[in-house]
Amino acid sequence: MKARSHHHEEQHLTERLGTTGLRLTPQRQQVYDVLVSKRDHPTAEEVFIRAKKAMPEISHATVYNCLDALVKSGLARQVQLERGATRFCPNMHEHGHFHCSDCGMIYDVDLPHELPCVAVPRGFRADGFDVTIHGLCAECAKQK
Amino acid sequence: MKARSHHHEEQHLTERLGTTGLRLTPQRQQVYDVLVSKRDHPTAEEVFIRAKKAMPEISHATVYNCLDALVKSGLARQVQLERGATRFCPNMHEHGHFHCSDCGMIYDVDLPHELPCVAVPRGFRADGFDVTIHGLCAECAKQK
DNA sequence: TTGCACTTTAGAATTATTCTAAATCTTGAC
DNA sequence: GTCAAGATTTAGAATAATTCTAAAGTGCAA
Repeated sequence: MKARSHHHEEQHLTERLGTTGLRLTPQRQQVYDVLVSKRDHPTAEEVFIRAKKAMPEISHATVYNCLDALVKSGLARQVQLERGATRFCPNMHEHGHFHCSDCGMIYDVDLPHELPCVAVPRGFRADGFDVTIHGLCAECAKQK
Repeated sequence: MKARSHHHEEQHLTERLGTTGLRLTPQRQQVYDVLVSKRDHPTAEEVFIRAKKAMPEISHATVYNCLDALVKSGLARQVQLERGATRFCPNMHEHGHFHCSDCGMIYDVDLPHELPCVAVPRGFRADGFDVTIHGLCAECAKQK
């Protein structure tokens, strides 16, 4: 069962990376595994630290390369929330992010199924969007 | 007329800054003027360069301080779009940002008046949101 | 008019990201 | 199979973005 789902994942990665002319490498697999196994929107640096545990020779630049590869082929999203490091998210379903301005934690939130159409200027071509909500998470809201 | 609106602006800045216990200083005024006079969502570095023209002794750290002060008191918004420098926007009306993934230009876009309610987890307190649309601007779309 | 809190300044320090050049791996043509 | 071409990884240097620090300046209130 485990092996089977693992095989499926591998196939999925190979397929998606293929659409951008990229290969599935052990490093890309590893970086993807890091993202999937703890969905706390880690920074590249955090991904590096976690990936290093399983693959001690992996380098900094490779982690950035891998993250870029995953983003380019639609396997992960970059999440830009505040000044400082960019974060990454392997959840490719349509969703928004809630950012607690106190503790900094990030939560995925569902977006309404029917989203209103945003009018973009004539000639512009939109192909995606990000929604971020700012506020306090339950923990931090309680403490105020 | 010019003087009058200038006076109004000053009053407005003093007032808004006051709500956060901050003062209106020549530097903060200058940084705000930079944001307002060319609404191209400049980075802190760009603000620094522009502010320096009118106020050659202004320092890097001060620009960051001033931008933070403006953001804290609701006179400007930080816009986080991609890896790299944070950008700033003095348009405090409800709006979204269109980011051209080709030329990198950023445009303000109107959001529909009636926005759907996003369900946040129990106990969470939301107090703002950002919407960013990715795609190609008219110029770049034409070239493809 | 003195003191205190707030600000600014220059420059150092830190953090985040990208670049570089050499080594390694993969793949397809032969 | 073997080799060249291209893709990928690596360590570490370089660059970019941001924050910190300590000293000096400013202005208001007692």
